[in-house]
Amino acid sequence: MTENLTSAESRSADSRDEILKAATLMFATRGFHETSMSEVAKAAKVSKALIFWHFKTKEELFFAVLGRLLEPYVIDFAEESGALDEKTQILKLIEAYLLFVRDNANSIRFFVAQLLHDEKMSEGLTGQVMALYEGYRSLLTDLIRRSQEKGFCVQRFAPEMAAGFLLSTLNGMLIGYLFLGNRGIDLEGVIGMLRQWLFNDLA
Amino acid sequence: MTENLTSAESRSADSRDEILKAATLMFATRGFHETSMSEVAKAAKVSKALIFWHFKTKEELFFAVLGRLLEPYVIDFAEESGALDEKTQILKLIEAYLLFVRDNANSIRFFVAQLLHDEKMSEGLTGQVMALYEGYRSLLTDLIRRSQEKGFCVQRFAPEMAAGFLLSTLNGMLIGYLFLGNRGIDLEGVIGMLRQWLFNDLA
DNA sequence: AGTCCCATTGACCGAGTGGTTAGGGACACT
DNA sequence: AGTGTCCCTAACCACTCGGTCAATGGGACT
Repeated sequence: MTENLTSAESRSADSRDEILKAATLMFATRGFHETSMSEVAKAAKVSKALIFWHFKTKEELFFAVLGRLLEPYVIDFAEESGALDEKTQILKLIEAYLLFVRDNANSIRFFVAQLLHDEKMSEGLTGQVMALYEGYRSLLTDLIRRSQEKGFCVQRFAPEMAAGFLLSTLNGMLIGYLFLGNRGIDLEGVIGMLRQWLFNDLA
Repeated sequence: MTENLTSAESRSADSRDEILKAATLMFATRGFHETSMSEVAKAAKVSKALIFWHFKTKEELFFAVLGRLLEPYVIDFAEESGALDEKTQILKLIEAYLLFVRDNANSIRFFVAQLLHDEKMSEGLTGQVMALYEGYRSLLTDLIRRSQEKGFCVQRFAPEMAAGFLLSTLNGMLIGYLFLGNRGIDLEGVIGMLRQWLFNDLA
């Protein structure tokens, strides 16, 4: 048992990876129920039985795909605050959200679709997404509150409500990307409006 | 041929109706691909063959359901303007949108799900929804422009962009209803904020 | 009464589904 | 050489799917 896994392990891992890649693409473009294991097998240039050797059931494959897609989400914006002032942080947060949505429109579309009509399947997923969302929300609320205290920010409204409003607008942009290919909605324009709304700022 | 259709026609229409009702419910809760004709038949207490007598294919049934769901959408806000001033009209429009979303969350969820991952099937649908959406959008743009000219409305931004921004926020609320059951987002609060944003108005 | 047509059915079909199984190569260790 | 374990496949299974069809009940008209 000299742990010479290089060839053995890589062979297995390679095929597993190929399957995941193919499955991810197909699940994303056609959805869970409309994607058959045979199709995935063909796309991955692998026998159907091999898929069932790697993953016990279709659902297990699906969750593996899900986990993989979810990975890059979690790492993101939590730590990068540094020594910036609150106003800059808020704007960075907004920008990060919008850029993220723009660059990940496809996998977001995938999540939303699953979220929408596969309740049992999405319970675990919902939890993760919600945690992420609530993290973002509370971070935003906090920044707005501190920003108000320091006088950067127009004082008018409760931070929670402002954060909710802001998130609503951002989510609206998300819809724009998902459905309209962002026809008629101009990213920089919206950022500008939010900026003005929050800070009475016209840059 | 004295046109005594009452019994004949009603018998057919009744079963057709029953089928549509059952299909609507099932399509809405489980989606197109996850709903089988046998299940619809059972739910409608009718033989599967009868469904295929009324509707040539599963897709035809689906579109019939779709058309039915879409009916109430179109009638709505087009004509009710009357002699109200622009500001009131805008607020009414916003309210109508939000109330509509709140009351029709289920069928909207249904549309969105179909829209998301059934491209070929949703082309006709997309057209209808888009037309509706664009109608709303242009109505809003127009009202904002007139409102700005009359001085009701803060003058700062182009009406098209303001309408886009407003619609984004409203769509964000829609997401809130669809996914979060509107947790943490407070309808009246958002209306208040939009009101203030548009009219510098604190009622 | 017979005739006609609409509404309705159960039984059936081929295709495709998720999943299983028996077995075969390829490499490692003895 | 034999033995075992990992990777992989073709063929198969039971079952469900959308869709068809021949047959029938029953009200309306002659």
